[in-house]
Amino acid sequence: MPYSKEHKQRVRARIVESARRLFNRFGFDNVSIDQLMAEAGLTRGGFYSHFDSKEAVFAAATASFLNGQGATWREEAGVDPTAGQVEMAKRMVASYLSREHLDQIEDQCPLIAYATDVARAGPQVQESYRELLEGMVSLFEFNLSGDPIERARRARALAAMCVGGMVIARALPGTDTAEEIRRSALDEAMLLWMEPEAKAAA
Amino acid sequence: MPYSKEHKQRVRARIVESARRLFNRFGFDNVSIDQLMAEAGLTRGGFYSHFDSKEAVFAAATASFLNGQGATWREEAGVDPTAGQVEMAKRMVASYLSREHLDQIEDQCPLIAYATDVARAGPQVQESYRELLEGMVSLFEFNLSGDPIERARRARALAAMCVGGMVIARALPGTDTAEEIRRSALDEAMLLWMEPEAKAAA
DNA sequence: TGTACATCAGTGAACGCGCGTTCACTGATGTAC
DNA sequence: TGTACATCAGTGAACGCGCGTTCACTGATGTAC
Repeated sequence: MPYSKEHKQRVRARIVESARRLFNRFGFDNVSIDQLMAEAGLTRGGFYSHFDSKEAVFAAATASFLNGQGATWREEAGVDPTAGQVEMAKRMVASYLSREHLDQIEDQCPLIAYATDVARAGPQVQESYRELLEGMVSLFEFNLSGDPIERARRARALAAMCVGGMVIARALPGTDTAEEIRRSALDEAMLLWMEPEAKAAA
Repeated sequence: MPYSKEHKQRVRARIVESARRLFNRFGFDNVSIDQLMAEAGLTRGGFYSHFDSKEAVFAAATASFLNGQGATWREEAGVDPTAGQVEMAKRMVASYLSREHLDQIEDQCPLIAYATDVARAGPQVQESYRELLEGMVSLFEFNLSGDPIERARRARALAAMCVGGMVIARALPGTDTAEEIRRSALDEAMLLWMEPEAKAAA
């Protein structure tokens, strides 16, 4: 039994990470298997001993975010005794719509850059995307106030605003328009948490 | 002078329309010049007497929506004496986030399906996308109530929610998740028009 | 401890294919007589 | 009114290229003795 049994898993994980970053920057069609294997320090031929097809690594790349950065987000959100729940949810949205997140092209949430490619991919990829999205919505929902139906509605609408604001801002890099959209989405999202009474008073 | 002087313009417009529809459905990279010329009833060779490159027709396709369906929207929104301004803006958002708009894959607003391709395209394409987006924001802004700064903020946030809701819904065709996101974005957008006082009372 | 070996992760040349773009041509058109 | 012609919109074969995928191989590895 040459090579340790975990060796292949580690190499596979490295390929998935390369793929996740490159797909985020250039899009599924504009990344070749040559490129993503080179980024992982390998040559093209070995790819097919890890994955059945290019689409398979796309599904894996989408899912990997949920267990990587996504897990960090869940931990941060789940148990912070110093902040109230609403405060926590606000922080998450603010972080998602932040300039920092926008500028981290390769490490951005795949919901942003993968969206159109996912629409044309197979069920495996769409399921990974769906799970990531549901994870985000659950995270918001868990930290929102109000009755269950209202919480669910707000959580989903916030997800739409977060993803939409970032998708548009990414499409117009370096423009005032991009910054205006991102900032307005952020500001309006922050206002969304205020109770109607407080808003009327203000 | 063979052929009427408008003949070439009409053929060009036909190519642009084919391109707009096909890019909307399949994405920029997944449409060949063969395909879009065939859709326009022509063969590939003629393409380069109308456009310098594939990217040039992409910019033209993005811009064409602004003068086609976009113009219809502007007319409808600009002068409807029966409806108040807020009512008009609500109608526009409801129409954007409607199931009908989602199902019209080829005739959808390009802000939805072009976004990721635009991010990787040249300045000509990005400028067309920016103008289309600014047109949408202006339309919302014009029909909103409140002071100018608040109107601008709300208009941009609404644009983010509209585009985001549709981008996500398109990524997960035929799923409950897609419908939930679209409906929640729609419902929350509708609530956004209510004055804080009315919301507090409800 | 040292060596021969079986395993299989990784290599890189090769495959068929479709792409964006070019170009010599052809044939439908409006004009001049 | 009818015909010869110049124009140029549109044709389709050809180009070089990079892609996803396959496959015969090679050489680094842990194991058995």
